[in-house]
Amino acid sequence: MSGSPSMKDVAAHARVSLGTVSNVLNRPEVVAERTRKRVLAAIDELGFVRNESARQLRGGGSRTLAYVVLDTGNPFFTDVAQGVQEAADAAGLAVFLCDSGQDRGRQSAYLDLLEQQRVEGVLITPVDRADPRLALLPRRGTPVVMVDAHSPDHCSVFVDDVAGGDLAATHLHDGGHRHIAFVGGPASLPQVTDRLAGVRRAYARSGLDADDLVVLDTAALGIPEGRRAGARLAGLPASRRPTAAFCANDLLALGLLQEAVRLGLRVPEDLAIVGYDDIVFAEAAAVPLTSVAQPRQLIGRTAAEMVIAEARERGGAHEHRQVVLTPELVVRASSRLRPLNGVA
Amino acid sequence: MSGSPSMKDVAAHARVSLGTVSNVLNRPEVVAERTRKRVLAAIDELGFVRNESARQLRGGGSRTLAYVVLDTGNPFFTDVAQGVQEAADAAGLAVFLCDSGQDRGRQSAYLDLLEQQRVEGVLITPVDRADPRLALLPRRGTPVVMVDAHSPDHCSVFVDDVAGGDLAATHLHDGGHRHIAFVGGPASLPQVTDRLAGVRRAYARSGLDADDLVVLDTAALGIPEGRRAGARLAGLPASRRPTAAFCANDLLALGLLQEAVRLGLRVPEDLAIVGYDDIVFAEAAAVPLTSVAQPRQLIGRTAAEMVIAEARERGGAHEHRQVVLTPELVVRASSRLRPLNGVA
DNA sequence: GCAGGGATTTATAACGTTTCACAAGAGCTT
DNA sequence: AAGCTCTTGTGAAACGTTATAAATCCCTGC
Repeated sequence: MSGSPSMKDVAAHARVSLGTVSNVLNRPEVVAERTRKRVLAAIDELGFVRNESARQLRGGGSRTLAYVVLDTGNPFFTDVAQGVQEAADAAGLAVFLCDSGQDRGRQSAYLDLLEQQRVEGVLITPVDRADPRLALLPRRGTPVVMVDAHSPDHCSVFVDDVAGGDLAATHLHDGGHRHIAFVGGPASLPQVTDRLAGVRRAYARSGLDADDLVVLDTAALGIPEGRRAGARLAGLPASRRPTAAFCANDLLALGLLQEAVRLGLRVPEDLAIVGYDDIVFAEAAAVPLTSVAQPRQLIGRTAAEMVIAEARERGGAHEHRQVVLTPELVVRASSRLRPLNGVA
Repeated sequence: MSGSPSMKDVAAHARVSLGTVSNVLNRPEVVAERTRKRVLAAIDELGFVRNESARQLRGGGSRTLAYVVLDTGNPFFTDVAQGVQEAADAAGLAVFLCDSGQDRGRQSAYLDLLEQQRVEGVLITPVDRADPRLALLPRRGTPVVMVDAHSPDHCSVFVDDVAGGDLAATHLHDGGHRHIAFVGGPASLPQVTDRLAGVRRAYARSGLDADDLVVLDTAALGIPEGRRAGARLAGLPASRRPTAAFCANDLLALGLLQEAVRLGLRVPEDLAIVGYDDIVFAEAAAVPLTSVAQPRQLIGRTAAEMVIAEARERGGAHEHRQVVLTPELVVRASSRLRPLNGVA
């Protein structure tokens, strides 16, 4: 009586055996109408709620997926998460959204917790790809799929970031820009280094001098870091200032844009800006932001479908799949060439 | 051998009894150094991972909180969620973030699921305050705290939305605006109706004619709905068009701003705009957005502390507390009076 | 009236922990 | 050498489900 009522209490109250209550819950068709009603009434009356732990202990899976995300403050990830939800919903699974907040310790803690909870599968955009847990979990039976990251030892869904970086740089080159700043960091994130690699590739292909590329390392990928980078750029004398900045994500770009404008630079005339991710807010920015778009929901949906498949496949040897999606450039005012006109 | 190894396997492997393994895990000080090492080695060797379901079944709580949020796509909520995380972390609890996506069905489904999981407490910004589960859960032992919403039957943390609406309207009145549009919906959300009530209160207090208030109902609180509202306003002849729009949140305001500008209105000259929440992106908007700020992280932290307290208090009769926080107006360009100058 | 047989219901054994009362030894004190 | 206390380790009983095999009931047909 102290805790919540159990099936045993329900059984007693309905003057039925425990097994019958279980049957009412799990295979109602097998129990007679009369008794079923009686049991349901008892359940209602006592306010019985199934204990998921016991159910799971007995054998059912957890019917739960988890998505460990780099930063819930970045709308990019919440959009991906929505795709995950969608696919999980369709499979009758719930999603545990975990925010590592770009903190390695939190990532480890969550992975431990999730393994203990015996979630059916883990989706993760890792802060720390070297965490041994990432290799351990699948070996012990919890499938792990990399989202927006790749690894030879896991299934993964990601967008070709090198191509994305190339796209952005090529666009800027086409607009006549040679002296470009790449803004992003930390370098431990492959998203950052790949996008930068794409820029380098574009320089190489066009036979341009890579010395014209300035790399501004940032401590994280948020708006504040973008502002700081903007201040640095605005502080340079015009002659030595890059004419364009390509940011590793839109948050950086928005911060940079904001600070650059505040400090008197005209965008795109004095400084063209290109972001990455094409979050909803890119379009609503002070100067609508050119950005490299990724199929966010698709990433999430695909990844979720992949863990689910891997979880079901359990037993048969699993072959890891890498799904590479293609980024797309969305050109807006922040990098658009304008016909000359007098109005500032 | 088929599933993951259990404590029994560890015990056998270390030639120790089951109880000893448990002791190593839960009260290491009580077992001799030698044996402890042997057991730890066995754990390592077998790759043993505690089964949280069993642990929980036996008696430990779930050490888990859940926050059911209205819309993860709205940065306001992810900021609140960060406050929740912070407080939960401090108490050694993990947070399950659930997105109802403004869908009543999803809200119910999550509440059921969470109760079955026996989470220690639920924080919720409800879509549907009438859902019977909201009353049922606490009665059955799962504390529920309302976040950014109030209810006499629960603890709650919210910001005085009437005051916020008043603040916004008063600011616009001070700027000379009489003909104002309130943009928001659905009316089932108290956030929306309270903010509108605040506007009405300001009209009444100033002795202004409330007929000058136009209410534009929206189906939801997102950017697309804001765009639609913007198009409607822009479509009106200047003579009948409100000179200012107060939006129930920043997403609406951003959408409205974007569309209004696109259709040729000047902000704030032709249309002043005030938003609500002061999300990070408000400041980075095309025209930096005036907004009513709420102490987001504080809301989350306070709410989490309250559920945790209520969960611990279990047994002693609980007295519900309502924590009301105060909103603050942040004035930016979108509603600022400008000295006349010729440049558009 | 009774064997055969479907339809219902029941009893019981897991699942993997934690806890708690107790047993086994070791080292003291008298 | 008997009696103590400590320190370690053990065994068994829960916790609330689900699955399975066995039991019971009520018919039907002969």
